[in-house]
Amino acid sequence: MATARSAQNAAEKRRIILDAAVRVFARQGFHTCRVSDIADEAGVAYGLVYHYFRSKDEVLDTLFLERWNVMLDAIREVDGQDILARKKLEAIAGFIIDSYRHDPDLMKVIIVEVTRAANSFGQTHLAKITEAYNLIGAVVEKAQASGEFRTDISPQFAAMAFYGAIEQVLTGWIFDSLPQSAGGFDEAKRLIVETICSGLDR
Amino acid sequence: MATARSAQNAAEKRRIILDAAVRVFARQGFHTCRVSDIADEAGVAYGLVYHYFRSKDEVLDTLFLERWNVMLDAIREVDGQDILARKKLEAIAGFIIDSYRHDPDLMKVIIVEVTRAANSFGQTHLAKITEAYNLIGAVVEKAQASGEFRTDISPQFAAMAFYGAIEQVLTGWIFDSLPQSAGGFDEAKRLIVETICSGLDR
DNA sequence: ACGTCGGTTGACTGACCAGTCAATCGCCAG
DNA sequence: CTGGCGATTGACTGGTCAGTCAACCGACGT
Repeated sequence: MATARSAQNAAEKRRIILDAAVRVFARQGFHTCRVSDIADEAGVAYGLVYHYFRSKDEVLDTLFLERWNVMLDAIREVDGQDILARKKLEAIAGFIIDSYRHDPDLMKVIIVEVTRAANSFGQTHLAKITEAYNLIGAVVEKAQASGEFRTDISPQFAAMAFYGAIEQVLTGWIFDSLPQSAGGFDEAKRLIVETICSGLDR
Repeated sequence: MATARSAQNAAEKRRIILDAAVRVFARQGFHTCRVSDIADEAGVAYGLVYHYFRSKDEVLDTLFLERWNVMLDAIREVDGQDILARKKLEAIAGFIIDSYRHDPDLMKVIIVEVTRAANSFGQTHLAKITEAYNLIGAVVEKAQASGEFRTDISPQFAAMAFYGAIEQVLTGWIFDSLPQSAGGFDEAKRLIVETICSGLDR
């Protein structure tokens, strides 16, 4: 039975620490924050972080893998549908942008500290990251085979351009290089898919 | 007069340290390398680094600003020419890709440690980075006004998509997510401009 | 009452490293 | 020869933290 007073079992405490870590990493950055900052933010003792995680790195690893696997599943699911590649890319861009809309801090951490920090953490997770590029590349490749997309652009390049464009827009929002109000998220989806897909259409 | 023996004046020593820093940052990353690594790589004493630079940060700042200003000038120069926007974007993409071809280590450091590390150094140089986006955005905006590009895509988004696509391809090369042999650099230029510009053309 | 055991605490340690500084070198001018 | 001065050296210091660990808490079963 759960304790009546706190209503928190072990799994929930772990979650509380992870959620606190997202806020701290987003605010201060992984390298510049201290483990004690995470503990303070979560309202737990320093040592408890090490009860649930082997190291500071493992906290970030966990956050990244949790979310990234959800995204990979989403891409696979979209690719399995019997729709135009253009619609698939729309759905994928939509999923990523919605992820940001739903939890900007988490996406900021994943992009800034893992995806775009390929020297430190990206290196560890390079295979997982590349998997996403490959899945998107496969969507493009099939669309070329079916005649929907032009065939003179390498699917891998197209995937990179597509994903890079999305991530750059998110990064622009994250660091206020790109106004976030104008048009909003749905407008952004349209623009990215419009730009990239029109370039790929036959 | 220059010393006959070493043929190195103060400015050259400074350069030697900067070049060594590029190699060390590219190999180990800014955060994980020690200042002594830079000194060793340059073949000078630890303290000399602090004779020429106020701090470890200043070494990276210098490398970034040197190169970034060259790029901003190049973009301005291209934009001043009386050619189609498509040709301008081709020239800009070409310049960035050639920068990588000419000095992959330096571009790796700038992208990985500054441009894509907006939490740490990017924050300091955000204004400089944003300047590049704005210059590209201006190219697109003028092309829309002249009727060359469609007008239903915000110039700022287009600039982000364009720059993001290039940077992602470079990142792919840097970390071997994208094969570097196939087609080569000129092929890459064509593909990026083809993909983005065809999406922007009326 | 009492023992057990997972969860929880936070002071402490050991390692690391940016930046300092006093000493030394070697070129040149007088 | 000598004094000055910028360039160069590298041992040392001070502060920072990740990770450890021994002690403590409190729920629950017996």
